[in-house]
Amino acid sequence: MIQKMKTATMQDVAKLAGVSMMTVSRVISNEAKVRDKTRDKVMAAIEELDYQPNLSARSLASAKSHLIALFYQNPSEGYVGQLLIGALSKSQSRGYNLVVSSLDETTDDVETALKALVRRNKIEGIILPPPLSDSQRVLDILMALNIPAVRISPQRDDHPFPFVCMDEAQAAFDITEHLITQGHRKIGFIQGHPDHSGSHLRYEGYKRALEKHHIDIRDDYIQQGLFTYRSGFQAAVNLVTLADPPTAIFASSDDMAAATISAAQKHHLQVPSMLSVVGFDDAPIASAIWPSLTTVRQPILEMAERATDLLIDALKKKPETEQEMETPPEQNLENILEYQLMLRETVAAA
Amino acid sequence: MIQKMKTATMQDVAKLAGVSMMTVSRVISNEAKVRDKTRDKVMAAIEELDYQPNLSARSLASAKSHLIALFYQNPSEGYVGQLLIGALSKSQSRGYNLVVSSLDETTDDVETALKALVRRNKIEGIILPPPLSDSQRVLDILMALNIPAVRISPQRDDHPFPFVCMDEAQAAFDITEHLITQGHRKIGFIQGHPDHSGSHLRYEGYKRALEKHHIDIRDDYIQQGLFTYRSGFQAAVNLVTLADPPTAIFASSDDMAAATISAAQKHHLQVPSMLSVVGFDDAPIASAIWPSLTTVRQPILEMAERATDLLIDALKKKPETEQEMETPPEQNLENILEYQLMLRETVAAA
DNA sequence: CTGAAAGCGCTTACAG
DNA sequence: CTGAAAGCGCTTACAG
Repeated sequence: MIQKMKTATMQDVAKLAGVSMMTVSRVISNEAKVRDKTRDKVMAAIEELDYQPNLSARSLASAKSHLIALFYQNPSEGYVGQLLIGALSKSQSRGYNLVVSSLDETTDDVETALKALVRRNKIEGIILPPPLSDSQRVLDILMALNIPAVRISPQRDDHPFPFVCMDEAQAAFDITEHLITQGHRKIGFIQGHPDHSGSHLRYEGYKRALEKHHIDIRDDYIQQGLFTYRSGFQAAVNLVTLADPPTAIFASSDDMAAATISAAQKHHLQVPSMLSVVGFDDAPIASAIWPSLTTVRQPILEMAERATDLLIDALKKKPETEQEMETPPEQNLENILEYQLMLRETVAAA
Repeated sequence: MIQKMKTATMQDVAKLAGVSMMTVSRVISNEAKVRDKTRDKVMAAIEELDYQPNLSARSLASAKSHLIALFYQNPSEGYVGQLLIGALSKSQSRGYNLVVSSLDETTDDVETALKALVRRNKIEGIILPPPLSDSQRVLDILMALNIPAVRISPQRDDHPFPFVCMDEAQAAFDITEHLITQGHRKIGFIQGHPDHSGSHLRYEGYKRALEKHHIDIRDDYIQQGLFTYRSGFQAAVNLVTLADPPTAIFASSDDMAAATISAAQKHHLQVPSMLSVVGFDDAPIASAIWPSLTTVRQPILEMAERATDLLIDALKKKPETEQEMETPPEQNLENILEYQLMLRETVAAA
């Protein structure tokens, strides 16, 4: 029964490597200088014993909770699910634990609630997905609390907290161009909710693609939607009943794209043979419906992973340069993630 | 600046209450007998200092990881999301941390992978949502590892591991009866995938409702589906094109119900005025489409919470009676959760 | 670049 | 029913 074998401790590793615990600790935390040869010996010992640091002991000794929090505010279930999977796996692999809590920024006592939550759980850093990533109120409170935070897909990039996102305008450009490549020149567009910056970015991408290919932008081909199925349905009907209707429609969300397909079918336009349709998000509905929807996949899981990494990085270096978080971070390209065109069944050549 | 105040330790509580740390510890763990008066003093001190036990210290001292794991295998994003939120909040409130990992039971090395995962992370207990809750292989491995596990919505109840679920047959009965109450007597049924026990349970509920109301069960009103949109579409077309078509259709999943609506529209049957449709699950698509779908909501989040509670209960009492997990648990009613009929827009009186 | 000592805040035996 | 002592496995200063 090898089963009952006790798990190795740092002590064991030190003994096997012929060094002190301190050295082992330094190798693991990858911090202070350790001679290469010493490091190798320690690494070998860790390997041999299959040593796993005891996180509880580490937290206790360092007086740190190793706890980060992800707050969410009624987003779609699928969205939080992806977010949680990404944040959870990354925080675990980096030795942190994740607290998850819903937070309503519109209630009177957000401030009290938030402070209590942070103080009581000794939360060290925070991940803010949309729409919290744009809540001035929440951002202000966190700022005052002087606690590091990372935003996911924020609308504004003029805030000192770092963020991760994807290039929505470019994605919209790409999928529009895909339609153009298929021979479409009459392309309708259904806008998203005007309050979401995503709506503007997607429209911008659509416009840029048409301009690049010298296609006139027709006002009657642009319909206002609100991201919902219902609003998309009405917008699609408006497009489809035009005297000179488009041969393809780009809806700013998958719900609206699904509605567009229904509207088309109702008006005896087969998709994609008589009308091509594309969406945005790669929501569950995109692959549920039939024909399945050609759309843009947002890398939600990856964004959560990246955000978690950013946050933990900040946590680890924070002690050295206290006000680093105050200055706007260099928003490097690594934090703008790749989207993906999901080419499915709703697009045909014009 | 009260901000910088150090958080109270058990030492502080003991001093304020005029007892030893040991007594405070006992009060908190709610275990050994403590005189009521002593307990009250301690409680008051805890209250006054807003004392929060340090989980790291507890874990280190007790040599327990306080870690439980939730494994999942490619279910829908929305489903995992709900699951995670429920399991996470409950485990946190009970002082446990949650590890989340996907697990593919079909790979060759599940056993090795599972054992390594459990051993390395010192995982104390496991939550198994479907379809893992029915994987004989995974159950066997866990059994051999002698690690407590709790299953969510398993198909079989003949396994020693305890489980939580909802009464799917009763839910199907209720929603069918709802249709009958609205005056429908010609009710079509689209079955789910034959391999899922849920399919059988839902069919059983449908049948029982018709029988109760003395409505004949017509073979041509029963169509086989596979839970997918596409399969539902075909099944719905079959029903709708019958010489004597049903006035209402109960699809065993929301995806198939959504497909039924599309199929109806294609055949110029307005929903719900000419055809009523109900689904099962309350998946995102149910409220996304229009008209929004009348369906049954499964209490996924609550099931995850209950499962987590069950698991932690087992963990806490395990040391006393080692073989308790071996004997089939008394499956009490608390572990069968309430579903909810979501009455929306796809049902009209016949 | 490396190490010996002290201590983080609890719980586990063991006494009484 | 209550308490004094030891120790869980690390990291933080502090030396050298």
